[in-house]
Amino acid sequence: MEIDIDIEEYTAIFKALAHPTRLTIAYNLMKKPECNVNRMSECLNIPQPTVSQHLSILKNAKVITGKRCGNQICYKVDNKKVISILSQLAK
Amino acid sequence: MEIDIDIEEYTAIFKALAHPTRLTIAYNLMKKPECNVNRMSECLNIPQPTVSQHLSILKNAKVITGKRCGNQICYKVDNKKVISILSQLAK
DNA sequence: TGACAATATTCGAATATTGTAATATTCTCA
DNA sequence: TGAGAATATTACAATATTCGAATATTGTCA
Repeated sequence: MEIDIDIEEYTAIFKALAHPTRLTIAYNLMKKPECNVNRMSECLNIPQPTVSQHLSILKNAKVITGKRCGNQICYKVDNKKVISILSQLAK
Repeated sequence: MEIDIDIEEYTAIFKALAHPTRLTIAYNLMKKPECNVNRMSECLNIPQPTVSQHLSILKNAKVITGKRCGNQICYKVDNKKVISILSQLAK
């Protein structure tokens, strides 16, 4: 019964995605990359610090990355494995 | 920014899979269905009651189902969405 | 029926996660 | 430089999860 995937790696990914707010953020970022924090906060109607905390969890799990674009920080899903998982969901 | 997937449904799935033991069980069951509890307990070297608890969580999340086969209960992954997610992992 | 094998449930302590509020940091640009 | 916008961090109470131990339940078959 050999296992051919990295269980710890995927456990971390699933854990990061196992929250409605974070899954929504990640899924939306996959479909439409480059979104800043305030915009997410407004769209989701969730306080900005709470959004930042969830983004931090997603970043630590290597699900997303952020880069500064002038005034703000633009996030996107930057993980092939995550993209292939999220892409499955709408099928 | 319309969302076209059922966030709650997938959150429940990811939450169920977001544990090393449960992910291992689900992944193995997908690759080789029909495994009973004691066998899992032995293969994983995890106490039987603990395995049962994890199976219960996977069942509640509709990830697996179990049916009695004579003396024992055989579990398998019985959820198309979960199968399509788990199938991605080895790619 | 009764013994045994297989599986499930309950409980409690330890740990982790969550949301909110308050505050801090970082960057831009006038 | 300094004000303001954007983002991040901290602290804490409430809630949820985890594991192990003890025990209970369920089904089979002699």
